[in-house]
Amino acid sequence: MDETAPPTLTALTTYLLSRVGKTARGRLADRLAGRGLRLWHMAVLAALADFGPHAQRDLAARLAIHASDVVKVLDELAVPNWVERVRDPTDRRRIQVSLTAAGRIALAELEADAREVQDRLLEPLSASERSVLNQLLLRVHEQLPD
Amino acid sequence: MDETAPPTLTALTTYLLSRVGKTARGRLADRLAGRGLRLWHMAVLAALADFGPHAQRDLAARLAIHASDVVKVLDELAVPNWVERVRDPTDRRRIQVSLTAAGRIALAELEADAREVQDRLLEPLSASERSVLNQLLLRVHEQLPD
DNA sequence: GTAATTCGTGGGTGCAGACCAATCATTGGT
DNA sequence: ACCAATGATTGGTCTGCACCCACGAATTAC
Repeated sequence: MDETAPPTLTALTTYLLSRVGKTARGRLADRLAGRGLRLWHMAVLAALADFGPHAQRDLAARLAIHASDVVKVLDELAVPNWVERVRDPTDRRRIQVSLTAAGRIALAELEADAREVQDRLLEPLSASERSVLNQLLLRVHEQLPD
Repeated sequence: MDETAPPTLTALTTYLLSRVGKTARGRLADRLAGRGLRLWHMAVLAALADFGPHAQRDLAARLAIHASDVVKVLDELAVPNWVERVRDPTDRRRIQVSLTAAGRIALAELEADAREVQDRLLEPLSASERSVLNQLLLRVHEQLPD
């Protein structure tokens, strides 16, 4: 039996985004799971690497993640000492979170994982096509309310 | 505070796919939820519209959905009489599922919903860019194992 | 004709994501 | 000095999704 997807659906970019995005997410998540991590762990490390130390509430705002979930992610990132939590002296309610050297190394490994996943996923596309795809997605991404 | 996403992540097409795909999925799902439906309902209707009647096992194979879940989706699609289940006379274990006229109309409405969601999501892209995006995603989609 | 297999069905489990309510320490306004 | 608001934390809930097991009816293999 023919196992192609319905053209009615593949004509919808929404559907393709949903479907391809889901497998992208799934494969990356699987890869991270091999290290006992989830996607948010990588996102948090990346945010700290790119923008420097954050108060937890700012991390939550930037990543559009619930504040209470930030706590749990940070708890797990603190175990291997990838992040450091220091109480902000100017406002002792806040906790400044920063990336450690070990965290930076770990992030680099996760990026390598992600690139492997990506190379396999985008195999049918040429280098320039991949670049176009990234550009288009980036433009769409930038105007997302989240 | 700056609320942009980390470049380390946005440089990864995998991430963008995952993120944009998730909101695409979410928005479409919300829209369908307004009609009491989920994504699989639309997928099943589309498969029947595009490829004609299926035995349930073939629907499951085509859409890469678990057989036991097909049953539940069909149960719900049968309530408003959008699908018809007829026992296959040549193999009375099989049940041939076909789309009714009402089902075809319903699917058209769902497609309209999807296009609205899509227009808002892809707003920053020109018509030709949207077409390029669809082409690229389609190529990626076609080689997915599922 | 009996055994093994297939198809649909029902009920139930497990997981991950997002969210919520309550609590405690700290701060800023007045 | 007091009160309202904020930040972090804990320990839950709720939802959707995918999957699994066991069963009955029907078919195919031997």
